[in-house]
Amino acid sequence: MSPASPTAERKPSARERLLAAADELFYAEGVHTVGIDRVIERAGVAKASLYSSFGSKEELVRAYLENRHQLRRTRLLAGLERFDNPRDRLLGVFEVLAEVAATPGFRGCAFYNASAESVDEGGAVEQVTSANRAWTRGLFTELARDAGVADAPALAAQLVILYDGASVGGRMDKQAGAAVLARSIAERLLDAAITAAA
Amino acid sequence: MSPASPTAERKPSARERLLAAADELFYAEGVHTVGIDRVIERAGVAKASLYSSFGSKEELVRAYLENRHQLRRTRLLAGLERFDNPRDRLLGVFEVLAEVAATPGFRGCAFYNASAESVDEGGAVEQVTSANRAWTRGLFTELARDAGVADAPALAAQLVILYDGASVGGRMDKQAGAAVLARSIAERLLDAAITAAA
DNA sequence: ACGATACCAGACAGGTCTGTCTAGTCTCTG
DNA sequence: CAGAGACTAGACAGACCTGTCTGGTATCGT
Repeated sequence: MSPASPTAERKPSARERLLAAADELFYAEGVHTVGIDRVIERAGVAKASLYSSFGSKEELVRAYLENRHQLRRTRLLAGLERFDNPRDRLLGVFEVLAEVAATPGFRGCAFYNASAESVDEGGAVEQVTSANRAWTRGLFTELARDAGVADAPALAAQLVILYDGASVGGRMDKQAGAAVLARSIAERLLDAAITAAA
Repeated sequence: MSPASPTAERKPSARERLLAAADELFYAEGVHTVGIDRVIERAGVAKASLYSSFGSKEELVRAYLENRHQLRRTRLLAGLERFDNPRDRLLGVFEVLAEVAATPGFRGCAFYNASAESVDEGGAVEQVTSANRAWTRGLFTELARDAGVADAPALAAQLVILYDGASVGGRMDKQAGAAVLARSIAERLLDAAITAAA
């Protein structure tokens, strides 16, 4: 119980609490709907601390999305480690999505949602969102290549459609079945892409 | 040139102009971002007229979405008439989507976008949105049945995923290629669904 | 002990939002 | 001509928004 222990639970910094509060509120209710006051109230933080940490609301939104992007990458890659062959790893992306979509608070893709509210082109939201999409596409391409697909980018483009569709379905139809269905379609496309090259 | 001709271009009513302005602004910039003042300014209409016609902003949003729903139905059904067999009609849904997604102002699904901004469950946005989704699913089911698919609802569920994914891709990646790709996947799924039953 | 740093509480300014209300104009109908 | 209905222009209230600023507190390292 040494309080100086590096792994002891210290009180998170104002910045960390702000980011956690922003994540919950922005994702659950939308970037535009949630005001600064709501965020600082939930974080238990003074308004001045927010503006000294982030500078503006837009930068807080960017940090929120970048944090989501980071979390998504680590969660996905960690979730894929349980599969021991390239084929299952590729399809595993849809299994991880199915798990996430079954989470109670699931509200679809945070980046798409933020983008739907965003006004200006080229702003913080669009930057992080396109980076996130590029990463997903790259992941699919890489996994497809590992699975022995000849035209990996072509299959990746198909898988992105399935992934987006499953994400939308999981949000709008309030059931994670879309991701499971998307997995089965992906399996078919993968098989076709492999046998076509043989 | 008789001004009393019933088909002469009369000045549209305040309600019609409001709906047209709301459609442009809400779709292009988001329901939440666009304020009442912007709508009435573009429509060239007094604020009192808006509130006597629609009662509240939420009802204006509902009317905007219902109008979109109606337009989408007629445009889709009209677009499908050019195909003379059930199979092409089913795949034609994706061709119509590709055409719409190639339109300059395309910003994805108006219903999903509005839903991403909406706060309350069970509100006007959610009602119209779920009606719209149900209609799409029903259309796919009907077309699949006409095309001789045994388990039409199962194929429809797959096609909805493709449709949503293509819509998202058309918006986020700024290219209509996703819809074309979705069409080719749909074709494969359709063939599989027919031969499986034979 | 002391200064720096991080932080909290809240007032405040300036703007925007929805929605209401007054007052006047135009147009059609009987 | 008279009156009803649809409409316009704009002030106004009350709430909420972002962002700034003041002043006070606690906890560090030195």
